[in-house]
Amino acid sequence: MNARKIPDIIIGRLPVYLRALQRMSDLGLKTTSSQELGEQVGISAAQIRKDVSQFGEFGKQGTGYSIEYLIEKLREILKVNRIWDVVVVGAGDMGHALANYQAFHNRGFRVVAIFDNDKSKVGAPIGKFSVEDAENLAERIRELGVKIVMLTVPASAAQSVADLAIQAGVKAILNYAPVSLNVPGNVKVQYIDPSAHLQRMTYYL
Amino acid sequence: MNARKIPDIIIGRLPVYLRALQRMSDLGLKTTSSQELGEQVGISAAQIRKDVSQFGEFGKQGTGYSIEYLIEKLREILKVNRIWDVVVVGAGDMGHALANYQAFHNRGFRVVAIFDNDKSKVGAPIGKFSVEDAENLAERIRELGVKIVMLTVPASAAQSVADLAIQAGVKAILNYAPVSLNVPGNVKVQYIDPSAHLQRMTYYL
DNA sequence: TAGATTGTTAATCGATTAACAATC
DNA sequence: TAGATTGTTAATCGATTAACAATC
Repeated sequence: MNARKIPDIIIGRLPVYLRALQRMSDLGLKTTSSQELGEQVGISAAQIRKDVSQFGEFGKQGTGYSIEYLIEKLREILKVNRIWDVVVVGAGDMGHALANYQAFHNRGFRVVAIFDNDKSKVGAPIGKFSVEDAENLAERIRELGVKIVMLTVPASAAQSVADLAIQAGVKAILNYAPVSLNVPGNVKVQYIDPSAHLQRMTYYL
Repeated sequence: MNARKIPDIIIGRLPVYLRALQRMSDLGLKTTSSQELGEQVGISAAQIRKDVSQFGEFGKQGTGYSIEYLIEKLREILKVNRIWDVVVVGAGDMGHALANYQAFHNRGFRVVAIFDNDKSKVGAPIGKFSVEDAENLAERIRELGVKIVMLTVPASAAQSVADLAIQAGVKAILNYAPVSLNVPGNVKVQYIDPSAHLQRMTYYL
């Protein structure tokens, strides 16, 4: 691997490559080419070669990439060759869905707790979890050593919950609340706002 | 509005601006500046001015932008100054959450039906809906004139459901299945893959 | 008027693509 | 060997930023 600063836009494509490679692996394939992978994910072969070559020489001229090996390398690069504990804040329908989400398995994540500030929800079972009191969020984040939270609270609460979580040591937030968050430079945020995603497509309709 | 081809990356920022403006409006604010809006959403003032000026002259020197007016214009541009009917395919936890999702209201969307191919789920109530048989998906899409679907089916089923929906006239897909879709050039896809979003952040941890 | 802020131009910066030597 | 495909360079293309005249 290489210590040069890698553009974030490249980092953003790696999970897409990884997802496609894991799919190929599930289908029993052993090798692929930048051409083939590019067709799968809708990205040019040149770009795929350029992207992965930022981190090393993982392919072989003439034959392409070993799927198994490239998966291993991408998992190392993305640091998902381990399991990250994640907490969910907000026990509404979306929090519920995330707490039970099966597709985190094998992709590097595990939900370990779900919180809500509604006392009437605290203690309620959600899948294998019991909803915890959001009052204890910071304490529990520290206790569990969690670095990643998923926010499914109302927009009005998102910033204050984010502040609290960051204070407790969180470094990455997957924000489902439809609001932009202000966070320190060393904290990452990704946004999932279904309405915004849809609005990005209606322009073309 | 202007007929020049607008880069997709600009289109992608407009929903973010709109979301922030609607928030300001809810707070009772009347005007804002590119500077202020930029701080809200974490984008430079110059870029915001450049982006919105692609579509017209919506601001006033010295005073900035009328929040109300800019909201109206952005809604026109994004074509969300109307309500789009949307169907959900896949009645698992995620489909359930989307069918009940309150935040579509006032942002241009309305869920009108939810489908599953599991006969044991067909007819089950989900919020105000009753799960419909995925066998009738194409027919119902045509009947309802739906142009947008949200896919929450397993990765293995996503491509074939997408093909079917496109065949029935769908032009935009919000894909929650963790797989890249191959679609014709006139069909838009947006991806929501929580694991991929998280993997994009673990790189930095 | 003085101060503020837009819309736009030109300059800079960064990302993508095309091409090809190297080599499996 | 001949064919295929990588990794990388240089060229192209596109996006962002800085600066400022226009003007509210």
